[in-house]
Amino acid sequence: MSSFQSKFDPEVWRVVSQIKAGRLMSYGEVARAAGFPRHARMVSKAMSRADMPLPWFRVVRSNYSLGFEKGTEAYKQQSKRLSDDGVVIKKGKAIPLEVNSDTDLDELLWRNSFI
DNA sequence: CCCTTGACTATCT
DNA sequence: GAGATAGCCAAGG
Repeated sequence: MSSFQSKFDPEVWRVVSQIKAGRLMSYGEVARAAGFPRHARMVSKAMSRADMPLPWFRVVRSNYSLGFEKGTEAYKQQSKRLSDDGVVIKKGKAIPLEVNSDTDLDELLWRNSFI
């Protein structure tokens, strides 16, 4: 295991394991929270290397679409796990529980675009 | 060393 | 809003 992975992976696993049901984080947010800004693309790799079960399905893209291509098995898996959390997927976007209406989602996306 | 590949992201058309 | 484009950065060939 590379030196980078030995430092990066555990931090990613820690952050992801703390995402509560119904909440979502983007790859970039996880990377930042783990202390590795600009490492969004590494987050998925770190998760796939996890030696413990992780709520990986709560990590989505910055625009709230799922991490996998629509139609793939992985996409279906992620949708199912999210719906078990009560997260609805509308127009390809995963809506976290804190958001209840379309206007709230627009508001959330708008707010995110300015932070 | 150079090139390609990603479960990515921001910023244009 | 869907594409294209350009950054991003570790890994692997």
